[in-house]
Amino acid sequence: MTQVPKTIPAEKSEDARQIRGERTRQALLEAAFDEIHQHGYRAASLNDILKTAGCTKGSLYHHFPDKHALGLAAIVDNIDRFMEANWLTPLAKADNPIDTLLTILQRHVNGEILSDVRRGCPMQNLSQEMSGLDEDFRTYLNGVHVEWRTAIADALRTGQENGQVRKDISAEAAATMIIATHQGTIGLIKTAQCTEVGNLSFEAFYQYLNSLRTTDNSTRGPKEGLAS
Amino acid sequence: MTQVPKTIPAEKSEDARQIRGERTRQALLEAAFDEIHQHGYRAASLNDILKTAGCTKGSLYHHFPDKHALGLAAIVDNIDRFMEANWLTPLAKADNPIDTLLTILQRHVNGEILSDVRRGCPMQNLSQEMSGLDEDFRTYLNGVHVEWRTAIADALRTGQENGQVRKDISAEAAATMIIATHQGTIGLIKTAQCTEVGNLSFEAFYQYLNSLRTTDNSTRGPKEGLAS
DNA sequence: CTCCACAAACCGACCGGTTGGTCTAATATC
DNA sequence: GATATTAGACCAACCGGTCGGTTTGTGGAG
Repeated sequence: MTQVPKTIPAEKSEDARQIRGERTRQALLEAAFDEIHQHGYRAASLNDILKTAGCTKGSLYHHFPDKHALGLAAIVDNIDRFMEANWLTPLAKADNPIDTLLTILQRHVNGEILSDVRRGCPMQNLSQEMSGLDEDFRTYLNGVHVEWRTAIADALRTGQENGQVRKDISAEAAATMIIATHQGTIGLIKTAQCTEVGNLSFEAFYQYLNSLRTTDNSTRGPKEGLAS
Repeated sequence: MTQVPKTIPAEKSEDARQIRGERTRQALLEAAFDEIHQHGYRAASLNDILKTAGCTKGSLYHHFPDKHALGLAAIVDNIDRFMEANWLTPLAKADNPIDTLLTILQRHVNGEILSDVRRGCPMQNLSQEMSGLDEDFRTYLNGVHVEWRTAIADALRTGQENGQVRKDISAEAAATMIIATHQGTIGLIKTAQCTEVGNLSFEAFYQYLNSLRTTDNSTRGPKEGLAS
């Protein structure tokens, strides 16, 4: 179930048909992701997706068995890349996990990461909408959470070994709370439709993160002040 | 727009018609809230609401102009009461804000407050779904957030004046982050469909909240340990 | 090189079902 | 009889999904 067709051309075939097909497939995935990001999965209209993708029902159902598969493929494709680029890789090669976390958060507040913070985080939107409804979506999204949490916890543990992070805290618990606070803050921003609450929340969040440093590793952020 | 009909019988009229009418109105509100809590606003089916409320379209559209008004009335009615009982009142009459916050959070983790944590917090579900879609819902929900934040910030400020809470933190920022973390944690639980992540996140959250105490006011929670 | 058989890709009318909402008639209570 | 309330058939719009038919590109045969 929930087979995500991959259709990768296998051998290096010069078949132009496959190239064209792959292009519309990508267009569909992209359009689907946009629609879902904007209206949620259930309210995402296939007809609208087709309109922006510039193709028709026939094409869609040639490439995907149903809406569910299309949606899942679009989501997985996009979120995996996002998580890898913005969280997993930076954390894995972090010199100091606290600094790295602060930097990432900073970029979220600045709107450098999410195209429009007020539209919320795609993953969070999906999690909220689908977790109680569709087990395939839920399983995937929960898996992302686990990966995410593990990456942060690992980085914190390394920091503990290197003497950068206090040893009297549970890396697992801290990582979980960091994710929760991050997601919660983005949620607040979305409801407020303005980033001021984000700054407020992150101001306290920065303090918390800095409090995780060992004392001989005095507090600072990637940019000093952010408080109003 | 978005008139929330209130229809409260006004004077003490013995008019049995109004009593009967009020009863179906309440049944509709209750059924609507359940449906919306379960499936979200957009996916909430009027026919299903009518089924559980035990009445028909005619009744519904006699009492409410449209789905929007019904939904909003159901939400406002329910959430206002919830916030008042579980957050605003306890915080207003708190001896020590930190203790009060810890107690409330404890009761969330224990599942004493939300009927089924895995179904999420009704307000959060609504915020996520509707903030980007309907300005009436968004405005109301954001107002609740503001009230909520203000209540926590006020309590923290009082605690600062009483020497229970550190004076070197911004009450506003801390209050905002507390809400974010709380909401974020519930979101994690919903996606994980199990409360373990909740315990993990709250473990770190407790530490953070205790760190807000003044030093001569040593750390403790309403119940001591919760960490695994 | 031309031509053709074949299949992948695409098209869009159409399907049954569901949605929120309307309307008229019937009913209950004064 | 007047009025508030309820009943449920009905509507247009839209939904995801199906299906018969057309286009397009290619590899092999002559």
